[in-house]
Amino acid sequence: MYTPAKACSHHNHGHCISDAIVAARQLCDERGVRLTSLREQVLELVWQSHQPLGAYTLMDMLGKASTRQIAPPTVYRALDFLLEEGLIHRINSLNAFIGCPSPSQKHQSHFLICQDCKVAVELDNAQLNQHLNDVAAESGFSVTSHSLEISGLCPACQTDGNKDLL
Amino acid sequence: MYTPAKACSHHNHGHCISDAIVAARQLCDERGVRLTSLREQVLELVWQSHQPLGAYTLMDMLGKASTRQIAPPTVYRALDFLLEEGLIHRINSLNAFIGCPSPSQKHQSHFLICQDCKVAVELDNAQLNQHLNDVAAESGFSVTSHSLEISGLCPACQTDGNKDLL
DNA sequence: AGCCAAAAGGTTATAGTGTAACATATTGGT
DNA sequence: ACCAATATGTTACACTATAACCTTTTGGCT
Ligand SMILES: [Zn+2]
Ligand SMILES: [Zn+2]
Ligand SMILES: [Zn+2]
Ligand SMILES: [Zn+2]
Repeated sequence: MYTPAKACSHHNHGHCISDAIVAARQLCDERGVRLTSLREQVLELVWQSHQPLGAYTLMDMLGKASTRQIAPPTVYRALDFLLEEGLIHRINSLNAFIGCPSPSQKHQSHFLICQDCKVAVELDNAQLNQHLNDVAAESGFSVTSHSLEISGLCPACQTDGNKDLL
Repeated sequence: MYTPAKACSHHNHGHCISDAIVAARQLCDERGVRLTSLREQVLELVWQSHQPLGAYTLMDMLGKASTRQIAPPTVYRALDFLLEEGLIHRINSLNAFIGCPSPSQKHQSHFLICQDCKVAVELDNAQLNQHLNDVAAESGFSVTSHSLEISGLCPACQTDGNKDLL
């Protein structure tokens, strides 16, 4: 269903996963909300790669991991919780979900999405956020949230002659 | 299915519609592509308001206008054409479509979407576009397109005490 | 421990969005 | 008139998400 991305081969991704889980446990503890085993399992599956994954892909992964079949509401409820706590983000242009690398404070983030390797990188550029707010303010618009998703090619895939060999 | 937005009551919206149709005819003529009656009808329906409309809403509107029932591929193909020619845009966060007020050149645009009256206003701020490209370039990312959708309250709805009277 | 209310998860069915595949009709050039 | 290309009609289906209702688990209370 998904293939490990090139960008993931250049770092120890196990650290990404374990860091995310540790941070999530601490955050939920601090907030007095419950990171149940199902929710943690979904979070870990989301973090299996840096590629956004669809809810049904996650459902299949859950099913394979659990012998018993899982129905859509189960995974969507877990995703809703993780979204609510800022542990994951939703990529609107892909109908997919990705782990947040810095969930400790809720933030407005931006994504660079590679069309080749499918990896999505989260940015949180304060200057850019300010610029967005300024532009909205010029129109007298009060901002509650925004979604910025930039599609293109990551550095690795730009200079990659192997595209057609996959 | 949709209700006329407050923001639309302050201008002669007939001009918006006719301008869009005239511009579309001219553009398609120049480009040698065919603005068929179906495509023009869908464009006109999209322009019935400044609120983004879903494909199935448009399908129902087409059905009511045409006595005969319309199937999804019919409206999706028309929408695909209009998107391809830059005559409409898709709002990812709403799964909806809206007419482009300046289709003569293909552009990257931004949307201010009011959560109250549902009106979406298109901005095309060159400075902001530049800023986005710069931020991406800092990460060595080459941009092919982007989607920026800002949600909040438009000026009219911020100061509007009538919200609960609707 | 036993009880209870609240929260979480299971189950079934269905709503909403979008496309594949193939048949028919229309267009525009020869 | 003929033909190839484009556009539209039609059926069926895939993918994404939620409603409604029931059962289980959790954690505070007596
Ligand atoms: Zn990693
Ligand atoms: Zn984040
Ligand atoms: Zn108007
Ligand atoms: Zn536009």
